[in-house]
Amino acid sequence: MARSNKTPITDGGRFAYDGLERIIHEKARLGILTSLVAHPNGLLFNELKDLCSLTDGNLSRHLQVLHEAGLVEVWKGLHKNRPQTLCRLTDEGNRRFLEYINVLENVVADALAAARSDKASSPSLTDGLTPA
Amino acid sequence: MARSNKTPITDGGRFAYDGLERIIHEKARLGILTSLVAHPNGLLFNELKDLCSLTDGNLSRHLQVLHEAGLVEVWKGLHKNRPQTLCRLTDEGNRRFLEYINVLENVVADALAAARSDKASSPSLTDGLTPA
DNA sequence: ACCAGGGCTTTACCATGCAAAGCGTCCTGA
DNA sequence: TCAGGACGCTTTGCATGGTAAAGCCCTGGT
Repeated sequence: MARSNKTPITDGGRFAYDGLERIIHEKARLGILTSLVAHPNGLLFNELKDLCSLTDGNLSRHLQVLHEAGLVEVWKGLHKNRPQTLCRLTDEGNRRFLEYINVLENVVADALAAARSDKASSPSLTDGLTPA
Repeated sequence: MARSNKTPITDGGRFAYDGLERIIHEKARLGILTSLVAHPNGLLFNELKDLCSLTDGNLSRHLQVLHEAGLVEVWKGLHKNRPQTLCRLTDEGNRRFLEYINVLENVVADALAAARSDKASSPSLTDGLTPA
C-alpha cells in the first residue's frame, strides 16, 4: 500500500501501536499480567482477584483467555477438598509481556514526539466546510 | 439479586492502568489520535485513512466514536462538489489524549518495576496441584 | 448515456468483556 | 444431622464494539 508522506517515526511507515498484542492490550489482562510478572512463583485466584479488583467471573474468563494464548499456566488443585487455583506466567508469557511493554514505550514516545512536532498541516483548510 | 458477599467492588485504583480511557485505549483510535495530535490543523479523511491503514468504513466509525466522545471535531464540506471531511483534535481531545499517554507511561513504569522486583519464592506453592 | 471510480456511510456479522446466576464443597449452629 | 450460608470458581446471557462488505451519491471521462 501507499506509504503516505508524514510522521513515520517507526520504520516502514507503520506505527508502534501496530505491534500491540490484542490479548495483552486489555485493561483487565494488563493488570493480571502486571501482577503476575511481579510474582514469578504465582498467585492464587483470590490474590489475583483482589489485586486486580476483578469479579470472579471476570477473572476466570480472562485467565482462560490468557491460558489459551499460552501466556499463563493455571494449576488447579484441591486444598482441603476445596478448589484452589494457582496462576503463573509462562516463560513465553513473560517474554511477550515485556515485549508488549516495550512496544508501549514506543507508543508513548511516538505520541509525545507527535505532540511536540506541532506540524503546520496540509493546505486549504476549512474552506467551505461546516462543522458536523 | 442482591447476592451479597461476592466481589468486593471496593478499593480499586491500585494500578496505573485503571486510569486508561476506554475510548482511547484501542489500537485504531490510538493511531488516529496520534496522527491528529501531530497535525493541529487537521487531516483530511483520506490522509488519515492512509496514515492509519484503515478501511473507509473503519475510519468512519471510529471518527464517529471519537466525535461523540468530544475528542475530535469533524468538518464536512464540499470540494468541487465532492464530499470532503476534515478532522481535528478538540482542545479537550488534546488534553485527554496527553493524559492518556501519561497514564501509559505509568503503566510502563509499573510493569518494569514489577518485572524487576522479582519477588523471591515462597516455596512449594504447587503442592497437590495439577496443571490445567 | 453510460460506466468507472472517488469519498464517505450504513449494514451485518462476529468477537469480546462483563455481571449475574450456577454449582459443588465446607463450616457453623440449632 | 441437617439447614443455611460462605467459599471458590465456572457458565450463561447480554450488550458493546470492531470490522469487512455493501451501499449511496457524486463527478469526470468516453
